[in-house]
Amino acid sequence: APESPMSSSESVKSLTELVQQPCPAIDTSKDGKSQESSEPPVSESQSTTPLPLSGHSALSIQELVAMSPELDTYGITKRVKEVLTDNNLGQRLFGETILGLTQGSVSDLLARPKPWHKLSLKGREPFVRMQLWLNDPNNVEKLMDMKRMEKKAYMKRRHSSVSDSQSCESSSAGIDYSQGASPQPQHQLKKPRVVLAPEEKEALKRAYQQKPYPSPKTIEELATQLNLKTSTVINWFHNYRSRIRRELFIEEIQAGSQSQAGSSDSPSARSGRAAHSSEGDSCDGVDAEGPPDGKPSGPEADELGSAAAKSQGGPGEPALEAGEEALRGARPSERAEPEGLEDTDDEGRLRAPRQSSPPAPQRPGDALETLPNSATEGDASTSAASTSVLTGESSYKSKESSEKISSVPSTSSTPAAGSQKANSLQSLFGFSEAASSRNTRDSSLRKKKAANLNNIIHRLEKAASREEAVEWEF
DNA sequence: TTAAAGTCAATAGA
DNA sequence: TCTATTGACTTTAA
Repeated sequence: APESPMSSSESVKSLTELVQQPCPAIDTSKDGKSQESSEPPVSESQSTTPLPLSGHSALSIQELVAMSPELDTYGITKRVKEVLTDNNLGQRLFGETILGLTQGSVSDLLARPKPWHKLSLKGREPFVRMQLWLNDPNNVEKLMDMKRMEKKAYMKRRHSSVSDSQSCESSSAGIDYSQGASPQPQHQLKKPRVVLAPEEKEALKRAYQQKPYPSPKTIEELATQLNLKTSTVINWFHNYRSRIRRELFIEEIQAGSQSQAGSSDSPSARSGRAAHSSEGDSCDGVDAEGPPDGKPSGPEADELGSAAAKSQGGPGEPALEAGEEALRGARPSERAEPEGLEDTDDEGRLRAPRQSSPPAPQRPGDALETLPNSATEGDASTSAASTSVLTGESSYKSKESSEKISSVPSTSSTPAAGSQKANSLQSLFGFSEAASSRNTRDSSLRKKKAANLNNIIHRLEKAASREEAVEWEF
């Protein structure tokens, strides 16, 4: 019940001011918006602007995005979250009405915003929309109206269709399609969602730690051994990589904020961190376990260790191939073989590792793989990694941490550029915020760094194998 | 073709 | 009911 003093009202106020000045676009948006929004979600294909913003005839959202100065994505999401929660507005409503995105996407975006400089034009769009929305003094009211309207519509529908639905149920499922009627064509084709078991995830994570970019062969092996479709494994790696990367962004942001903590207060803060190398650096690589383990002790240490090992060639342990190692422990259903994974097991499946990968490493990712067994060891890294993997483990988590984060702007910043145009626009979109909470997660940062190091090493190795020049950003 | 980025949408939890 | 998570899909680059 108490409205937080600061959040909504304040932000609105400040935003308002911002708005007034510069840009025309914004004003427009408000007016047009309410009306338009009435027509809901809109499929919004892509090109133009579906939502609210469309109001301004003058500039399309894309244009705004293109002209937009660097925005503090972290600060924006933070404010949006505040406004939404303070006013009891849901992500779904906000997403569909303002951003043209689904609830899940909004949740993700708000929880893990990527830094501005890492976003593509498309990716920046939601942030620009959010900023414009924040700048709109009537933003909350409009959304509230929408909410009311939806409710009304819902009730209406409900009443009218109650009877129908019942009948449908009775008629029951399944039948529909066979007939070919096309009532709801889509249902039929749906395939059930794959849900990976915890053990499977663990195995994949371990494999990932050893090789963030597994070769097709390794993927095959993993798929076979885990009894998953190859595409599932591929998708998992893609998703995991990008998600890990985002986790890192956040970590960095938080870290950065902490460091600069002291000065809070400035309204228009710009975040500092981005500026430095971070940009590319950090993130990329990342493999690490970042998110993954939650376990207090074990994992972390391991990871660091492994990283270190790699670099030094440390003693590692056994070093199995990624696939193998990863599987250990995993594969719940099946046996957990103690150690022998190496060779086949049941159906011979397992032998993964051994893949003596004979042929030359074709693609980048492969380089490492080929090496494994063979003594090449260049791969010390590999081996080392594997070790850690085994132990390690588990849980994913860092989330909480992220959640807590509360403050600080971060993401963007880099003022440098400073073109005038940019500046003016900036005022348009002005941002502010400050505040911070700090959680020290040094250790976690350290882990990430170690992971990043791993990744760098990995890439270097790949590059070496290809002998191609590469520019590294560290 | 592969990887990354961006999303969707099912679903798990609170 | 709302939010968070996550496998899969689509688009875009290289």
